[in-house]
Amino acid sequence: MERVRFAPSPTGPLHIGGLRTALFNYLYARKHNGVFILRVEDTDQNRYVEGSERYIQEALEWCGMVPDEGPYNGGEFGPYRQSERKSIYLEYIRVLLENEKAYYAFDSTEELSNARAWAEQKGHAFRYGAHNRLQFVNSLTLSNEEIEERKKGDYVIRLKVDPGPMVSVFDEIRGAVAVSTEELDDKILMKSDGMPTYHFANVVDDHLMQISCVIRGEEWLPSLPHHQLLYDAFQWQCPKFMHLPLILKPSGKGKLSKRDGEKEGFPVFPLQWKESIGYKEKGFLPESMVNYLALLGWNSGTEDELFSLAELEKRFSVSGVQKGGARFDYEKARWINHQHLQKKSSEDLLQFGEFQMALKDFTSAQQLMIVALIKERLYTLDDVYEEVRLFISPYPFDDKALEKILPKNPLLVLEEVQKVIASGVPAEALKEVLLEWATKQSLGVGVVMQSLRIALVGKLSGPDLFAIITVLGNSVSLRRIENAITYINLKQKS
RNA sequence: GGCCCGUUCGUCUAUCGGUUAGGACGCCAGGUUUUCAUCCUGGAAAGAGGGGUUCGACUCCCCUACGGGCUACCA
Repeated sequence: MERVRFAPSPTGPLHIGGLRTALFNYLYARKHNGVFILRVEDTDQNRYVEGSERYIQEALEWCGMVPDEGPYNGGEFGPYRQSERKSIYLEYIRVLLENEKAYYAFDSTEELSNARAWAEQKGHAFRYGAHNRLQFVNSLTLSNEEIEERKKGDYVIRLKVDPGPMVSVFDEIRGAVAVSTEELDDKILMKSDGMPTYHFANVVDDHLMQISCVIRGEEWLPSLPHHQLLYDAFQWQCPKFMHLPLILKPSGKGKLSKRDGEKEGFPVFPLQWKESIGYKEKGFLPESMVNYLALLGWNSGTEDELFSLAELEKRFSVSGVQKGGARFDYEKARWINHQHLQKKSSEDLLQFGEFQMALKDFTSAQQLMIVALIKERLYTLDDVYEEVRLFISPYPFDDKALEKILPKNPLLVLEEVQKVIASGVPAEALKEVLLEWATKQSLGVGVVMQSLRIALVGKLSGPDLFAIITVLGNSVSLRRIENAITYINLKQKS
């Protein structure tokens, strides 16, 4: 049974990078009929942000990735918050201490930062490890009495990395990676506040929760050797590891950050967080979000690109995961959303809040017609407001366009349309009647249509004109034409 | 600086030693349309550089360059 986990820290809203990590975990689980677990890594009390844990759960739910086990769903391997597992870590750190795989360290923050500064001055990086650990204040250099005395104050517990051969680890995407133990420092396992660090809690929990494959961001690859050493120290079997390539900024350097969204004008969060609107509020479908994120760093092996979550579950495979980082492309995300929007029926679209809001003053017959008319123009759900505007009231007359057709006597056209509509010609037949008339008058189709469009809409763009008249109805259409005639008359006088 | 990972059109990617290097977004042109958008057709656009290995390298190896990550009592 495959068991995977998504393990975010509740330090703020989940951003799309984190969401993609969750997605790949979820897909891996579903593909293998496994279990998808949410584990909250809240071991840093300083960075804890109220509400972010709930946000993470809701973002996952919005995307359709409901955890099988987690703080909100329960499960046999809980608790699923690391802050609630302190006694477990204590129990396991004792094992390491007893086996001399870990030791107490009493160095103060100041002493360490001094040592760090000194090393930097000499041009190399500071590392607390086998080569210098005997120069520090720790349980390897102190007498038993001194240790007991010091333990009444602040202390941390460090991993004792023994000098030895290379540590070789295996990443499912990249293959074997080997690192010299000399490069590895004695990582802190337990902090002075009694909380475990990521490295320790992660390994203990993954083992206890019987995680079979660890899928996480590439930023964790450098610490994989430490994790391997921890598994070895416990004599536990390692899970598989898969490190996902990072999502990069659309332009410029570095990985995608929360600030890029504001700068480039696209959301970086799935759901709204304070003033920052999310993809949901921007009018993205969850299936689009998931579809685009899957394409960033993965491909199906076919030329298909449009997938529902269910299709992704079937198609996902580790061999399709990319090695290099992927630049985020908002335009493509929009296009994907446009495609998914087209798959929705008019009835489905009308269920969305954006449509309900934008169309609240129309009859349901009108609503249906309008949706059918504007659907193919939508890239995000909130485009509906702009597309519906012309049905509510005309745009201010486009004077530039009007001036062009003025010499061709648009009034003649408009007066004819008035007559035809008043004579009771149904909207469906209007086009035919009007064009027939235009031919007799030897008027170009362009003049007729443009005159009418300006009169009804105010500007020269929008959906089919006669469909617009059908939706508006005769009386509204006539009133708009009347207004236009008045406007043109005024304009010609001046 | 040290260590690790990576590098195919502007972007996301296919290719797993022999291809006219394929697709998608975007861009450009043409068509459909009364217009804009949609849609359809076409086009421009790529193997970072240098060495090897091989009959033959985008593909395997090495070096360089570039990009990314890590180097915290943060995850």
